[in-house]
Amino acid sequence: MAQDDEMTGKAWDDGASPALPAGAARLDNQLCFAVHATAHAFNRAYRPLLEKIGLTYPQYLAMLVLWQENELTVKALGEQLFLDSGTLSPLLKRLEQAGLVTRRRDARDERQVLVTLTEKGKAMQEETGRILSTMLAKTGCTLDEAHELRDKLQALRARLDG
Amino acid sequence: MAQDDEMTGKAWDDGASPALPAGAARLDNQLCFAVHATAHAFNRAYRPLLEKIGLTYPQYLAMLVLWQENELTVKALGEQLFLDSGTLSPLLKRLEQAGLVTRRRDARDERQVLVTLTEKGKAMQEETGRILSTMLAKTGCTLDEAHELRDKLQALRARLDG
DNA sequence: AACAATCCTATTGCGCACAATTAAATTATG
DNA sequence: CATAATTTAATTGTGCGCAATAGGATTGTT
Repeated sequence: MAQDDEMTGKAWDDGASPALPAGAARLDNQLCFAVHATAHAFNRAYRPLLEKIGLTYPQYLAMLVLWQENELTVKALGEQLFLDSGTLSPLLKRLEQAGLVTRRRDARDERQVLVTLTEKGKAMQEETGRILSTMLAKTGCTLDEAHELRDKLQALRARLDG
Repeated sequence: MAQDDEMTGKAWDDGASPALPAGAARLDNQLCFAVHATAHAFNRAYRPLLEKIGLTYPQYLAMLVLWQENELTVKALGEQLFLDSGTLSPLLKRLEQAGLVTRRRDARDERQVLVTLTEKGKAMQEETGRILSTMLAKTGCTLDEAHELRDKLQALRARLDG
């Protein structure tokens, strides 16, 4: 199983690109996979906390924005979450079904749909009190470490999207 | 003293948890969201590169493992990818349909399914040559920066899963 | 040998993510 | 004013991710 490729790690290297170290293609060497796997791990860690209040993680993210803004359009929500209407429309329908938000066309521009927190939706914020600190504890990071990592990831995301 | 929720951002703080800074609950302040959004950004960045060779990003990750190991069980693959059979079974069926892998029961332990690269699957590695360096360029990171971030995320993931 | 416990994969159901398409409203342009 | 271009949301189809479940296969125990 130890072929020549594995000795050099450069079976993929046609010489036209800058040389990368041997084994760079290995799964566990890759930044993208570390990000991917960490995102799933966050999801798994949040799940038991959120199912107590009947939210999924993406729904919780949407609620976080709504707790800041109270009312906004689908488009504005999508810009903050980096999601499009194909993802948000069914998600928001489920939040509406759960009685947490209402959706209505903007009278001034009927293309837009305004998403608004209900009283029940506002009240739910109170139930999320310990989630944040529980999750921070699970990360094992200090606040400073978490902020540093967050900043580096935000910059990375901006470069990937740009 | 009794402070206004909106001023302090601590409507959620019941006093039983360690105090977090004001605005800690804001979406763009959170590490988990930065990880989540960066994972999606990686996905979007990989998509145009991978669709040239007919793979999705999770399929590409599975192929990365197979290019290292050539043959392994569904379980072993799942351990490396942090995925279960509910995710891998249909994914591997699609790879089989595409002629990249074969699947067969292990004769010595018929509970297990062995996934093996076909010649076509092995050959595909040649086509992935520039993907790695293209993606590294898109991140705008140096190798050292990428490795540092990768290490921090791997440690974080381990703590979240542990 | 018999039976229970465990292991491994597949299936089902639900929700997220995104591309492509459709439909309707608004804005821009001739 | 007419109509072309743009904007916005919803819908459809495909694939990932995971919980719950089921069905065999293996292993452990007595």
